[in-house]
Amino acid sequence: MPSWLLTQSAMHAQRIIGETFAAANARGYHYRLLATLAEYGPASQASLGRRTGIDRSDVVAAINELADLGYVVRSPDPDDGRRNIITLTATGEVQRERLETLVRAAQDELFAPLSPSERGQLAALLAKVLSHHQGLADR
Amino acid sequence: MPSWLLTQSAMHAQRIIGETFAAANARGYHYRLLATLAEYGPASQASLGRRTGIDRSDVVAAINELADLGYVVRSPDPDDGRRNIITLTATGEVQRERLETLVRAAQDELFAPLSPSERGQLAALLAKVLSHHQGLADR
DNA sequence: GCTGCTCGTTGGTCAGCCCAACGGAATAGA
DNA sequence: TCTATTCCGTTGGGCTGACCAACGAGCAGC
Repeated sequence: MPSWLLTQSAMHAQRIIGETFAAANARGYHYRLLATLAEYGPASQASLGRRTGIDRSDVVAAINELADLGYVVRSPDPDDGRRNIITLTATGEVQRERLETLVRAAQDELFAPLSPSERGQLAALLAKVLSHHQGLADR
Repeated sequence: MPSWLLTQSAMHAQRIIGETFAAANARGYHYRLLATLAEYGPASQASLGRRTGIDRSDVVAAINELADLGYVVRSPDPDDGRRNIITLTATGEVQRERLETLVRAAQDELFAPLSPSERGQLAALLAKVLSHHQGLADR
C-alpha cells in the first residue's frame, strides 16, 4: 500500500515541520507566503494565492496575521482599485530566513535515514509524480 | 525543497483518494478501521486505535458512523466491562472490498507516471524514512 | 453603457490529527 | 483486602489545511 506510505511519511513531515512552525509562532501558510514574497517581490493577494496554491479567502486571513505581526504591509494598488499590494518588510524577511533555517533543520531530521543519493532519488521520484499530475491539472 | 515535494505529493494523494472515498460516501478513517478489522478480526476500540493510529476519541465517532451504516457491530466485552468488541459484518466486508478496489484504482492513477521498479524504489525509500521515525517514537 | 471578469472579503464546510478530562472497570501492589 | 494505578470509552473541545459560495467594488472589452 504505497499511498499509505506516502501519506504516513507526509504526516511525519507535516508534524515535524508543524511543530517547528508552532515553536516559531507561525504556520505553513505564513512560510509559503513569506517565501513567495521574497522570491517574486510584492504582489497582489490573488497572485500570491495562485503562486502558493492557497485559496484567496485563506490568503486574506494569513495576510491579516502576517500584517498584525509586522512581517508584511498591505497597501492599495494605485493602478487598480481592486488590488492590494503586499510587501515584505525587513522584519518579515528576517522571519522568513528564520523559518527557512528551521525548515531545513526539520528536513534534515526527517530524511536523516537517507543517504544523499537516496534523497536525490526520492526527490526525483516525487517530482516525477507531481509534474505528471500538475501537467494534467494544468494551471 | 524535498519536504515540499513530499507534502505536495501527499496532498495529491490525499485529494485523489479523498475524492474516491467521498464518492463512496466514506472517509479515510472508515477504510482504515474496516481494513484493520478484516485483517485482525474483532477488536476493542482502543486496540483499533492503536493499530490504525487513530485517536481513541476519533475511533468512537468513526465506529458510530460505521455502526449506523451497518458495517460494524459494537457489543460489550463479557470478559472486560470496560471494553466494547467491534465486529465486522458481512455488509461491512463488502464495503471494505469495495473501498479497497477504489483505493487501488486511485493509487494506480497517482503513480501512473512511475514504472513498477520506480514504484518499488519509492516505497522502499518511504518505508526507510518511516521505520526510522517509528523506531524513534517506539510504541 | 452594459457585460463579464477580477479582486478582496466574509462566512461557512470538511477531514484529519490531537489533547484534556471524566467515570466506570480492571489490575497491581502493599 | 484495600488502595493506587492503569485502561477504556466517551464527551467536548481545538488546530491546520483545503475548499466553496456569495457579494460588492472595480476594471476591461465591446
